[in-house]
Amino acid sequence: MGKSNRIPKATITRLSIYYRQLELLEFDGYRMVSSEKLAWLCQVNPAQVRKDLGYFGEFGVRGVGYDVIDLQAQIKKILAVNREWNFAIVGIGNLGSALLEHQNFPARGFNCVAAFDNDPLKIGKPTAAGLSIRDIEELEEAVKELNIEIGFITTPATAAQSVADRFIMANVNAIVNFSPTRIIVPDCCLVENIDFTVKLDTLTYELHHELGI
Amino acid sequence: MGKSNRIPKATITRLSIYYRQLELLEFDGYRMVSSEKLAWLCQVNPAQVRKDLGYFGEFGVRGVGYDVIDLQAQIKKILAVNREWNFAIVGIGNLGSALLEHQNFPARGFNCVAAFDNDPLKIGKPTAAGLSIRDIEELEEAVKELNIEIGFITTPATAAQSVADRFIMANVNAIVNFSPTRIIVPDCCLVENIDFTVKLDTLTYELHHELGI
DNA sequence: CATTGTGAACTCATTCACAGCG
DNA sequence: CGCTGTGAATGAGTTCACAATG
Repeated sequence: MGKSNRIPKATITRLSIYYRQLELLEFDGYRMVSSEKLAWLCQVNPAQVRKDLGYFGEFGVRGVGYDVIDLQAQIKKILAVNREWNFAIVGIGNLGSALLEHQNFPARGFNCVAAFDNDPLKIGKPTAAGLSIRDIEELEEAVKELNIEIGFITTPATAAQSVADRFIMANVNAIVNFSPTRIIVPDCCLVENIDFTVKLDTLTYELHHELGI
Repeated sequence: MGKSNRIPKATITRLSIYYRQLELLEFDGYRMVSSEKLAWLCQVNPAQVRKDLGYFGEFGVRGVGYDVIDLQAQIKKILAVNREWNFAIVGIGNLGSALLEHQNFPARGFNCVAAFDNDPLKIGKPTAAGLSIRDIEELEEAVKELNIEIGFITTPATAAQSVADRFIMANVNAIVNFSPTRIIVPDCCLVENIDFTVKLDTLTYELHHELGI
């Protein structure tokens, strides 16, 4: 049974990746999959797949492999994505607007229920998804009213910390930070950073140092 | 002097983060910074900062700290962002369009020089940034013509692998993959994945298992 | 004398190798 | 017999602790 040892964060990330590949396998008509095949699709070691799953239970059949549909259900439960989640976006520029309309979110049970900005020219404007852009000052009340559980920050770097502070004040303790800076939050708050330029920098480092470009 | 031991990938990521904070420190008028202060701003251990920098040289002054301006220049050189880079985007949906207009890229020397799609309704349309959307069939010739060094994939998951294959065929061996799937590439090709839904999944996992939501 | 630079200790993650089992 | 599940071995990355030094 699921041992509650300390589980590596990388394991959680991989579970999500396994899930994506299981969806594709199901679509392609597979009913069972071995750790070897799943590992290859995700570009990891087969033992890694088995160990990752082993943290949470025994989901396979020895000599056969894993049931493609059942394993999806198990991973959804582990990741707590067997339910819907409400999020809000603060900073409705190019990126914020794109995320508002991003189809992958609702498809996976993540619903954007509010959009905020501090620009008077934007406040009140309708979004393509049918929301109206609200004043950031309304954040606290909207959180209660709409049950917002996750906050997206898509502002410039200079505004990110103050938006994070507002989210925390409003009792939103899970933040996805798309701004190119690090925000500082109390221990009770979870943050995932998605910083495009950091990813580009690592790519150029490798281009230069590994491929000699 | 810079030892060419194996350098952890996490070190490279952190160098990029240090650089962001150094920019802000310079803006705030700081001339010197200690590893302790920089570490706090980046939410890491001070010894980590010193060790990361130590892989590449001795940039500090004992008893004093690091020169804010000089250290930026050193990190830029290490990350190979002391020059400009050309990239192209394939898949001009919401996200692709937002990235086309994303101000952070040109501000850091990353220039989007071409946009591609396979949708006849989009091909030929002008983008806000002044480019015209091109047919994906033109990728190879555009790569030569425009010196495209990095490829962004912002297509749906189902198209990601075939776009990756095209990039590689066209000799673009650095890819930023924004699609919610893993692409498989030869060793000569570098890939950075930016998968929003994986980040959301890790957040919901932690919300559920650590905060009990 | 405050702070860097770094070998050594430690912690965490991955991979191996094989026992266990359908 | 083949593939999972897992303890043990290995490897990688982080933190400590202190000598070196401007």
